[in-house]
Amino acid sequence: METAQQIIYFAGQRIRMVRRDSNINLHQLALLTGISAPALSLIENGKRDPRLSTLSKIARALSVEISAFTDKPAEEPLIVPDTVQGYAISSF
Amino acid sequence: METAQQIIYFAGQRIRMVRRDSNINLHQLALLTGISAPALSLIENGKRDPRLSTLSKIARALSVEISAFTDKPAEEPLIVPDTVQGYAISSF
DNA sequence: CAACTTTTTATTGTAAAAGGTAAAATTTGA
DNA sequence: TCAAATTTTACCTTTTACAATAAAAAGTTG
Repeated sequence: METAQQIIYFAGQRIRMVRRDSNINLHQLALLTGISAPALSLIENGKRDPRLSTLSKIARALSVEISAFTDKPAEEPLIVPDTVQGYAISSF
Repeated sequence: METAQQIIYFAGQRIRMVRRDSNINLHQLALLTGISAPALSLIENGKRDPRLSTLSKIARALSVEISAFTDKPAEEPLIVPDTVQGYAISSF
């Protein structure tokens, strides 16, 4: 099962990932969102339980949906193809 | 663009929809989530800005992902079928 | 190592979330 | 229309998010 604490921690990690992918630092994200850099740091480290409005500001600044922070990535594919680019996987 | 207030209001509507689909009332959801019925009422009416942990408790109680409350439903189908059940739409 | 940038931690003050309770308003059914 | 169930409002208390600022700690680069 999935505790609220785990959700908060996971969301923080995802926010940091997306921010780093965008190559911006906390200070810049602070300017974009109106949320202070210290507050963002706490959120990314899972030490703060952000409000929906806060998540929404961060998501908008990073051009992603809020679900990018809350949803688990897709499961492993159920069906593993046994060839890749025409080569049998067993040949690797 | 999408203000934080609109996100909050939208999420409240979606929570209410999902709850009603589950045929449970605020009192029962309160018992399931540990969040008081008055607080849930405010959230559903878009008058409160819930924390991530709060959304997470509600989502778990209703057996849905948090994104069920935050993501817009899928766009209208781009291709409108011109027949329905074998009848031309223009005949309605 | 030493300068610089980025992130984290800490403190203080304000605003708001959330609980509890109770009462009012609304909706639903008999 | 009356009664019961459901939802909303209001008030009070406690907890916590967030801002601002400053300082400390990490991490980077010359």
